[in-house]
Amino acid sequence: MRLNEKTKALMADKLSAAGLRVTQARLALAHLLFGQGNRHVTADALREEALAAGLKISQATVYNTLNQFHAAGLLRQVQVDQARSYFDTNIDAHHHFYVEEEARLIDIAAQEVDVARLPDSPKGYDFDSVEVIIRLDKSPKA
Amino acid sequence: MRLNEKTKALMADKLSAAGLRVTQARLALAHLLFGQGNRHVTADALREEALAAGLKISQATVYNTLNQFHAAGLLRQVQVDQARSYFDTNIDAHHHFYVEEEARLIDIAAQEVDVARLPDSPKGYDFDSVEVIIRLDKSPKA
DNA sequence: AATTCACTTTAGAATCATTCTAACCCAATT
DNA sequence: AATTGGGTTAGAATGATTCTAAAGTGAATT
Repeated sequence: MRLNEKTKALMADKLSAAGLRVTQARLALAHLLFGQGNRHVTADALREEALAAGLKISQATVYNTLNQFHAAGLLRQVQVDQARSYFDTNIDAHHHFYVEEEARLIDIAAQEVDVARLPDSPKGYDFDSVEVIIRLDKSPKA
Repeated sequence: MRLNEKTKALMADKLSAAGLRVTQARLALAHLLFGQGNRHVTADALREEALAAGLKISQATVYNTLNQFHAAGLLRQVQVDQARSYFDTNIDAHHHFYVEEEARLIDIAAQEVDVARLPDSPKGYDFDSVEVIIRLDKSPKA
């Protein structure tokens, strides 16, 4: 695949800033993940995308990289389906619709949801995150 | 295990009402699941509990039964961890704390959370459920 | 430019939750 | 008590993810 030089430099910066060494695999996957708008990907989908783009990259590396990006705070992991994990390139606070029938996630901007009141956290624990998941069904045919 | 006769009759009614045939396996698991207060169980934890109670029951039956109870609306499935599914005996609308470090779910009563505003559902889709998940970390030692 | 060393990547095996298969069993009905 | 159709089972199969240990590569040093 051709990596646009400008994007490549941006991605290299992003990796360095996150404390990750800049390697070819990370650069290429970062390009796929962050070179477009916000995305939700599964490990397998990203692998296929990488192969389709002509990258030679193993599934193990895809998993390693997604986990490292997640640990580094570059990705958010979204758990809505028992079968697989989604990784979200949007790391700002926001919420999700999930269409189970299509295994598809849709972002909900933080300001679209107003959580007016939350419980106190149990003694000895602190809030890590608050996520709202709205599961959707296809509307029945009229 | 000794099944209290009163509870047993209650469970049999519950199964019948849900359209499930009353069998020994279902009766015994229903007793474990619904005989106490609200609970969050994994398939494996329930299996161990069943064995500890002296039941002779296969893991396949535990999975089948949990899935049937879920399909019948007797259980709610909670997806907060990539590694395993939780089943919640509380099927009323409510929310959850999740302590990842302890793989533990804690109920939040519906009235403890006030979701004042929600987005419209995308065209062609309807709301199935709205769940709020608050992930918790242990507080750092003082 | 060669060397080194720690970190990366890899193929393939291993793991683990869950589902499937096909045979056997039991609850309800005749 | 025989029939029937779902229920239960052990064990195999599946599929996502992780692990292993060997080979590759980036950054720093000679």
